[in-house]
Amino acid sequence: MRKLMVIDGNSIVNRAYYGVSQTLTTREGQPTNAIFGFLNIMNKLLEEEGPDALCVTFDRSAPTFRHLAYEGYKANRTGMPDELASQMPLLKDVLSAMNVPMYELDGWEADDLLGTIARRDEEAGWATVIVTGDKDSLQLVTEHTTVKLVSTRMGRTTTRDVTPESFREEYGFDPVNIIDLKALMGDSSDNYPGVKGVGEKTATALIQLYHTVGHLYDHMPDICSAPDTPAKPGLIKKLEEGRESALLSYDLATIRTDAPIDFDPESDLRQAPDNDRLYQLFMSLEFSKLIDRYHLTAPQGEGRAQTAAIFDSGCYLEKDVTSQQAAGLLALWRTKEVVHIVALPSLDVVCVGCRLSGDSWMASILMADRLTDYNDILKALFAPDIKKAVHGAKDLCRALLEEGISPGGIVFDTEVAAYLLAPGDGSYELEKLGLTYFDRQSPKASVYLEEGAFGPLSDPNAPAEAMMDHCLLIDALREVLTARLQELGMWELYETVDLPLCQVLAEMETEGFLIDRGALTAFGQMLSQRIDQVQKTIYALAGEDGFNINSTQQLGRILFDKLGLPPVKKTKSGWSTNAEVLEKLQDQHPIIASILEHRQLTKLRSTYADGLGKVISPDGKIHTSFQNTVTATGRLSSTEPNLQNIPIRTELGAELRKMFAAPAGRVLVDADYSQIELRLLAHMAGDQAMIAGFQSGEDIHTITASQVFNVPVGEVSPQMRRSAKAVNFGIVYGISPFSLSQDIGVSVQEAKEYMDKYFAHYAGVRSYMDGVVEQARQAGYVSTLWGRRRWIPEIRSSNFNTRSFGERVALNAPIQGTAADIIKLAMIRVRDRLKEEGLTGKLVLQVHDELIVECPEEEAESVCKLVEEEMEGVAQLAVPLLAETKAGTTWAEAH
DNA sequence: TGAGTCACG
DNA sequence: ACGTACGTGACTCAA
Repeated sequence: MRKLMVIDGNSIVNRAYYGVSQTLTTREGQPTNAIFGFLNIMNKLLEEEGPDALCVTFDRSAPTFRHLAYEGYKANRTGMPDELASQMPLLKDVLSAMNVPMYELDGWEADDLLGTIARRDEEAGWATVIVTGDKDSLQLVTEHTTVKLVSTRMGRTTTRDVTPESFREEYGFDPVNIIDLKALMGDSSDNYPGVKGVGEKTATALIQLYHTVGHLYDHMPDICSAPDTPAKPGLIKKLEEGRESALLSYDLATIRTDAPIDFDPESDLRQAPDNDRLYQLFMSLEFSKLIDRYHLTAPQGEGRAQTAAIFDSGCYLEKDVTSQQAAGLLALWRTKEVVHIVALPSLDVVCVGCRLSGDSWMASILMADRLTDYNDILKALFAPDIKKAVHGAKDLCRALLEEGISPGGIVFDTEVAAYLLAPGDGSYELEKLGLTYFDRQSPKASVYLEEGAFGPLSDPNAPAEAMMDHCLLIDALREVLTARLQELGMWELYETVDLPLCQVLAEMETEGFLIDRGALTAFGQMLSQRIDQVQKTIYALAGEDGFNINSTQQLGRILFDKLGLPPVKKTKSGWSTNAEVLEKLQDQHPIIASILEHRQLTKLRSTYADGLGKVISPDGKIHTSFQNTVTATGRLSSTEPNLQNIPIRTELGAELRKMFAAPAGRVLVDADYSQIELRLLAHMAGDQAMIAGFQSGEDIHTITASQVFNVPVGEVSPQMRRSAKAVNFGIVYGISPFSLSQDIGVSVQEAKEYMDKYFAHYAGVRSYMDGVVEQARQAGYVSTLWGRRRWIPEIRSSNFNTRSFGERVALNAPIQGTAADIIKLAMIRVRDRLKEEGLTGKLVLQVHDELIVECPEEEAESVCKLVEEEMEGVAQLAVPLLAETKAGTTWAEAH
């Protein structure tokens, strides 16, 4: 039997809209989450069901016959939020480009169209699968019509197939009698009344007994005498009084199957999408992932002609440069404003592209195994006198440094530029930038990056041409990215901060941080022993062994089911067992303390003892990777391993910092900014009281406490200071009284009072906060003191939570981002000063507000002074910018 | 792959 | 009435 899938468009797009909680918008701010979610649901179900035909129904906004029959009908239904409404026409465009037939009809609801289609389908001898989130449609279920009920619980979409059998099992009556059920119980969302005083329970019981409303009313007198009757006193009266309302509700609940539509399943057989239209739509919706998934290709039309000209015109590719030619090429490149570099990570193959004149190009492929003096050629190529544009300067610099070549003259990085324009986008692959900025499908980097791409068994033409293409792409991007950075006032930030930082980071990564491997191993063994002991204790206290303490599911079963401890907080999939919850249960059972200890120990073992052990290089050092195009705020991050989250807050964890050491005869100089974010808040808000607080040199949390609690500075208790500190931090994050109360363990009321007092005292902070949120709402972004931007489409959301998130981001990003700007500048200056002064100290690590330099013992003093000067001298603020430095042989000692 | 947890600033 | 702090990355479990 052939099968048709018919999707209740309005219902599913609603589920998608509320289900895809992540904000998904185009760069221009057009929300796209509902379209994306709809397509995902549709694809998943198509794969599951493999129907022969497919169509979608939509509601029309015009009043339907139900409105005419009953004026209250669906009066309750809130109109679509603007953000969803704006996606509807786009979704219909997409479906149309996919050649999916759609049905909508003035005066008819999607339900009735579904019903009509299902019945006609049956008449034609087809099976039907109705996809909807609306239970009203269950009345349509028959032997040949099933309903796929889609529900979005906690962000995940799940589906449930309803057949006549499964329906009967669940409800105890036939699908068609759901109409009778609704006639009695009514429906508040569709706003029809049913019988007053009869709810779901009673109605279900009645329908199970009498099946239809008609039959029920025919047997009214027997209701009280029937066995198993649900009748309570007064029910008969209620039913009598509600008779008319029940009949009206019956009509309203009945899905009609006679809509005058032109439908024939044969005409809805599935078709391939219209490549060009769908491609263009997905481009404008910025669904590059879907372009891949549907195997769409760029249309060969006008849109491409413009950009094609840049890439296809007279390009000469020299695939096998000889040493003799290289000398001439180097001389040529020196005369160029800029050349473009694409290289393998190993540097075994480098492609250099440059413009000859007009539209004429040359790309040269340099290969290590063809040139005896290859390294000398690279050295010359990366000397400062040849200006180069690249994609991913940091990694290239690192590769060069590892070959002993000093990288110079890198004047443009398309990756970093694209990051500054859209931080938080996540990835900036060259091919993707080609799509974003030129609507152009570029060859994939994997063509030349793949193992053996230039090996003896492969044809070198394809990878060489792909590299050449990417050189030209870099050039084209350089032009538009430069213009855009200038337009947005970010060129200086780019040129003086993020771009030069690439080399500094590459040097730090290459230098690495020495770690005591022996001590780390011993630490791991000690942890293992203690874990074994604690594990035994836990199993004994639980009266059961063999369960996995690391599994939150299994642990929850032991704690909350077996031991009967009271669950405190829910997660998406069960009861939370996180440290905050466990601490609340501390007094109730001795097992809790052991579980907390087990957590701490296993965390230290897996992430740090074992984790770090795995990434120690042969030189005994750890070479982290700093990510400079990842965070939304402008901070760096550190991966493989993450050296920015080495423990410090607990004694046992802090042991690890003793293992990060300087080599013999050398020391570590550690410098960290004191309270940089709060100082920036004082400065940016121009709050006189807070500025005065910092100028006094007194501890800022103590000052805040004395002001919020109205006591002299000398009488501030540790508890008061802790609370004040929490408020200070909270303010920077865009706090709510609720969260503050959670954090410091007072009532919401009290927390609110603290905040009120805080704002009364720091009035400048409040007006600054109001201003920054307002500016974000109007402009769609916030900026740091150096002009770094973060786009915040969320702030215009009609969804309360999403919008609130946007507001908090607006409050935090300028502060966190400015701190990031400052330390990045400091890193560049520290690195340059060390070099200028002939010191051999090397930066090895940055942890957001902290820098670590490794240097010879005898340099320690001058390095401390230099680092402090450069860090403090980055900016002149209304408050002092303070850096504290210390030297020691280990990280623990220096901090 | 996503969720939960926890390490850091 | 809502649902509850900003920014990260790594590890483990379970589907």
